[in-house]
Amino acid sequence: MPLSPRVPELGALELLLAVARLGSVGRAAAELGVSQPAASARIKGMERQIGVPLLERSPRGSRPTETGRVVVEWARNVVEAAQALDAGIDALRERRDARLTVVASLTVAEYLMPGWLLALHQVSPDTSVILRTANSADVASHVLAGDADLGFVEGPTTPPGLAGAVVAADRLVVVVAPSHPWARRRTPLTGAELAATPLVLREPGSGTREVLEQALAPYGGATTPRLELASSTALKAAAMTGAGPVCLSELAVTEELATRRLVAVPVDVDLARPLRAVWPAGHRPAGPARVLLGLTRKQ
Amino acid sequence: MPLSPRVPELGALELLLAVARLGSVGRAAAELGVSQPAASARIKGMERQIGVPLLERSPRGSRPTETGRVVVEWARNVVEAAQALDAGIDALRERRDARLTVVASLTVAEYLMPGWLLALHQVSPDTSVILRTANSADVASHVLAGDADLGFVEGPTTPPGLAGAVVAADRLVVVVAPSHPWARRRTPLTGAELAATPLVLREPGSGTREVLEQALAPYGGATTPRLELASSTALKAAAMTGAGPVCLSELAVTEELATRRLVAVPVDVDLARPLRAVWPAGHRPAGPARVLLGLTRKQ
DNA sequence: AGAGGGGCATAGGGCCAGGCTATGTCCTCA
DNA sequence: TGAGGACATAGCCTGGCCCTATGCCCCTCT
Repeated sequence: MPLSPRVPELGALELLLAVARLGSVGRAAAELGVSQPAASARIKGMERQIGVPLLERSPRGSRPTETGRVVVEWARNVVEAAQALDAGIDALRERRDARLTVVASLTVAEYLMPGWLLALHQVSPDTSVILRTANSADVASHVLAGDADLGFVEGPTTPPGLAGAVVAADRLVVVVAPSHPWARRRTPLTGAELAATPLVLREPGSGTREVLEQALAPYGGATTPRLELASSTALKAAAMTGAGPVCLSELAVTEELATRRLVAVPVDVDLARPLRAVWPAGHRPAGPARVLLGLTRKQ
Repeated sequence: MPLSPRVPELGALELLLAVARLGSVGRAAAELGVSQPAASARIKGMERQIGVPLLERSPRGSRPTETGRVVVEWARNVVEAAQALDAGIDALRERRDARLTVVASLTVAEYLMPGWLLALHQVSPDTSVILRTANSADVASHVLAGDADLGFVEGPTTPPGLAGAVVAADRLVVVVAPSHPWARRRTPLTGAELAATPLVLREPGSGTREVLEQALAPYGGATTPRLELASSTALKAAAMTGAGPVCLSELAVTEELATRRLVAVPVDVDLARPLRAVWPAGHRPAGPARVLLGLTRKQ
């Protein structure tokens, strides 16, 4: 589903937010470091693109119109996601002046790090972070070797030689399209039912696959999957097009569940997978690592 | 906090997602309707901007590198928010061939409509929607007059002459910065405590203000606010900079709560505010209105 | 009443990002 | 060894965006 050409660019959205916040095109222009005419033209271009006036101009400043306010809120979501991306990108760049090095498993890096990085930046703006990704075993060895100040791993145990704390819990969920009969199901699926159902899954060897096999072992293990796909995205797409029940990480589908593009089926089996922060045993995190750790702690 | 110039544009992010999905720069270029060299150059530019290789090129196609996969997930959030904006913009444009007209209160339009519109588009791509915003009273009159097929209002009752169903529940929350003492509070605030605390609030006359007054009436009503601000954004900013406890709509702060840039304080008072879909009594929604209604129903 | 200032719009000119076509290089497979 | 798929390079062009300068409007202060 390609984005229509009617969507303003990030710069324009950011400008719109600044105008809404500051109450004046000129001030917004100054804050973003462009000239007032440039900002004015850009807003006007955006209004032409959308086909709806967004600002009420007056000699005393500019305020969003009613529809403008709505667009501003929508734009805010885009810009906030872009800020998360920005924070992430910044952490991926290797920089000599960097102070805090973190190595995280893919799930943590993909779904949780951006928010944490943003929060950290707000608390201590001068801390720069280097983010590396690795599988759980490599995370452990990086932290042990002192390559990283803090690690994040998935799995039930803390690797030997490390101390750690659970910071969040991922959980596998079974999701279906809203049109699927299970979408209206109230009574939880039993382990036996789940084990007997051909599911759409990640390929063997993936972390999610392991958790599922372990959870269903008491019921004779899962039956042959209906389909095996290589990425969470492919799984989501399969679920939405009605390919049948899909089992994947909850973190990958929060958005789809919130908007009900996908529906979670209640399940009677524990599919939780704790996410841990780890550090060398005996070396309690200090400084920026400690701050970050505090931000990630489960509420 | 201006976005750094290192953030790729929406078009580039979309291209990256397409490459990751299709496994080839050329195919992604074709899907987005640009030439292969253009796509290639754009990806390369993005890698230069970020400072990290994103794709593993091979003579048989391109796959994201490890860090590429992480960036892809981050980019997906941005593009999905942009798609929600796109769907919203599309619904704001008046179009002659439009089939379904919806009028919603500001809260619903801002925070819930985009997801619903996306979901509707996926279920029935040919339905085009016109979205108008109004306060709850005007929503009722528009729906009664037949100007709109479906309305969404906030408030405890269904307006006279209309039938309706609760589709979601907004709720006021008290939020503080993570550094605030209340952030670690476990025992819920009592109504009396809340009534005695000077809060940061929206201006008088706002919907949230009404709900709060009503909920705190048994405790003698809320004390004089510490600060009155004109927008949810201003409230959030105030909360983050530690201006004290802020009371606002839960829907406005889901993101901040999830990433712990803000923390919700448990409260012992019911601050719920139901959101209803409404239609003319006796005229059960049919066609696209019925589909949309089904998508919005609370899980 | 007039001057000044804040705020937005218009005009004219310049720059560069990104697009296109054509072509090159590399690998794989028949 | 030749064909085909996939990405990179070269050269050129267009248009979007930005800047400075200026105009118009309204409010406020003197």
